[in-house]
Amino acid sequence: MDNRASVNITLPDNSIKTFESFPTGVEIARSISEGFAKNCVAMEIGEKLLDLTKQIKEDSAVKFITTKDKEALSILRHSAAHVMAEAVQNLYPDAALTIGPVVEDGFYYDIDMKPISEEDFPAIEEEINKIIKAKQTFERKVVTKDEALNIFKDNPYKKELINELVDQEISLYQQGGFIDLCRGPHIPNTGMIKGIKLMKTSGAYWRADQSKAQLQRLYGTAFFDKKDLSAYLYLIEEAKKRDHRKLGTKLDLYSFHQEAAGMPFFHAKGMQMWNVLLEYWREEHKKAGYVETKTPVMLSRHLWEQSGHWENYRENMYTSVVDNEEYAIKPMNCPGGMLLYKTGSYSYRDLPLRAGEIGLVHRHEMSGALSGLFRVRAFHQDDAHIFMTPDQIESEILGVLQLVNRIYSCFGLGFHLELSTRPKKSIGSDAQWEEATNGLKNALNKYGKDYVINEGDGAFYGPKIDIHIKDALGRTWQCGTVQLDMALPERFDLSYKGADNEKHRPIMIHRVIYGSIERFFGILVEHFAGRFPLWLTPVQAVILPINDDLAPYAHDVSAKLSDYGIRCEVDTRTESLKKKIRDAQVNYTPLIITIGDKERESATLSVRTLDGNVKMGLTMEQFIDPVVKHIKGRGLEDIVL
RNA sequence: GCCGGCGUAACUCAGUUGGCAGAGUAGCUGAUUCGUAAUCAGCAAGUCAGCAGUUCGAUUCUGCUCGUCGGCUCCA
Repeated sequence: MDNRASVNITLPDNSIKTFESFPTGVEIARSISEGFAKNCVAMEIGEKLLDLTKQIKEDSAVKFITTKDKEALSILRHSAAHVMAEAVQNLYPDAALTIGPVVEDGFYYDIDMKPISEEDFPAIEEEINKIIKAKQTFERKVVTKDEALNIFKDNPYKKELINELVDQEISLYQQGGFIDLCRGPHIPNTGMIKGIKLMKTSGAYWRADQSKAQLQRLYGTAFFDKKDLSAYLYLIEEAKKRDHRKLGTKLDLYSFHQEAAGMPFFHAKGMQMWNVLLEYWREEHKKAGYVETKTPVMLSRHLWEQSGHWENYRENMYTSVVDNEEYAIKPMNCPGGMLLYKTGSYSYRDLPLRAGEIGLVHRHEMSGALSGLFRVRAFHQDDAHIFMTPDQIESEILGVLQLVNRIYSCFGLGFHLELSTRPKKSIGSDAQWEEATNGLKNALNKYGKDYVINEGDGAFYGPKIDIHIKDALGRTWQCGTVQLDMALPERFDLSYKGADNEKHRPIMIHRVIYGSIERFFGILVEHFAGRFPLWLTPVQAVILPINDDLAPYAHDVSAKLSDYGIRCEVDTRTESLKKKIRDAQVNYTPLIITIGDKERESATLSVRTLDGNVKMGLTMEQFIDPVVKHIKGRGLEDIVL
């Protein structure tokens, strides 16, 4: 091969560099500057990510991926997974590697080896650091299938993977004495990994199949900068402090008991917040033209057979026998909603019909899946079923999206939208799917917010829009969902009379906004870290008489404030004022009112807010007016008096 | 359900290499009646998750069960 042929490299700024021999990515980067080259991780040529060590043999447009680019972190972490695998292999020579992908917050590697625990981490991390210090280079090698199979002859998992590769190059990466099957690309050398940490272990099955071998999954994360790792660990610490399971106990909101695993108990204060959440929900839904309905918790097996749940959702359903008839406790509200619809007869003029239901559902989740309020076996959905004509799809979906926006904004939660389209296994005709999916798309476009498309991720009965909220720590949670259902109206033979005096099949939407109220509650606890906005917090004001003689007057004040809808408590414990203030403060009571003789004589209040500021001599009006206004406006900011 | 960790007072946690179980907070009693982030003293509180086994003796070791945590998995 002629090695002296010149190559023209076009850079993103359209400048062209000519090389007299085939340059590697590193060489091109160095020709720009040494400093730049140091920050380069990989390069992109025609949408393909390549190693910097790759030699370029024809004229190309090259874009360098530097440590600042989004893709860079994935490449680094993928390389970090190899380093971790090398370390494990060094310490446990019998370990058989399987796969090691990058995930959202880091990477993992599934390894067939003896169970290990976090106690083994320090040794592995030490080994990892040795490898990083050695600045081992990643070398790519292309091999034939036979060569690959021979290299991994002792590893059945890798052999399985290799045998699945058809019509594609089989590449291996070697760093130090360690070789792994890998598509690449990788960072130039292990020294680029500046912050790496093993996070946790767990069991995982080969190919996520319970009947296959149980592997050890080792999770880790890695960054280009030690500071980024510290920031990440700090975030995890913050999240731990906000853990709604701990805060729920501390703030006396809810608890969990062995006697009903996965079914939360709400305390008086938790229930107070719950009611405020629903009050707000009802207000918004009434404005949006919804009616509220309620269906039973337990319904006959026949209904579930008709709806298809008996066939498809049976293992998650609680059942019971009553008078020799089998019943199921509802895991979803829709079949009951179907019966409600069928009690009436509808004309096209009655549609859309928007029927909300705060429905208590039970689902038998696997014991290992339970987690605080986030994953429970009994929960309430803020469900609604909208029945409509096909040409109302767009406007109804748009209406739901606008409602979603209003409600989430009220909590200061951002969100993004994802559209899921027809899956392989589905019911309904092509025309129906097209009409439904276009309806969702048009509504999304009208709504005007960017959205992600998940091809083939829809339910088998219709396309859907999932709404993912983003909390104060930047974590995302799927809460709301809007699903079109083309199956249930069919199964229940729903109809309405059209303008043509013919029977037509209505289209149906299932939608939730809070999703699971329990889960949303937990998310709010973590989002606000227990320090709720005034309108939401269970106890808005605590009144502290400075001595026992003032207790009756404190109760008078409390009664007066309660008349204005301000939720108060009087703290008459025989504790020092300082102590009472401290307790109110650590429980994030937004308004701390002290009552002394001065206040009684002048009929004023002195109010301490959570920022530690104290406003003295406020008349009742000067206090009540802004507080009531703040509550009514559902303000998110701390109140300033 | 599976893999691994954990389960000690209402809460947060210490402890026992197998020999009568410990602290702080909360609670109760008494004193203190206090002006903006913890007044003092005393008391009470636990079959050490449950059941079985090993042992002279088990909260400690073993097995099973339940709960819980991190994952896996599932999410019509």
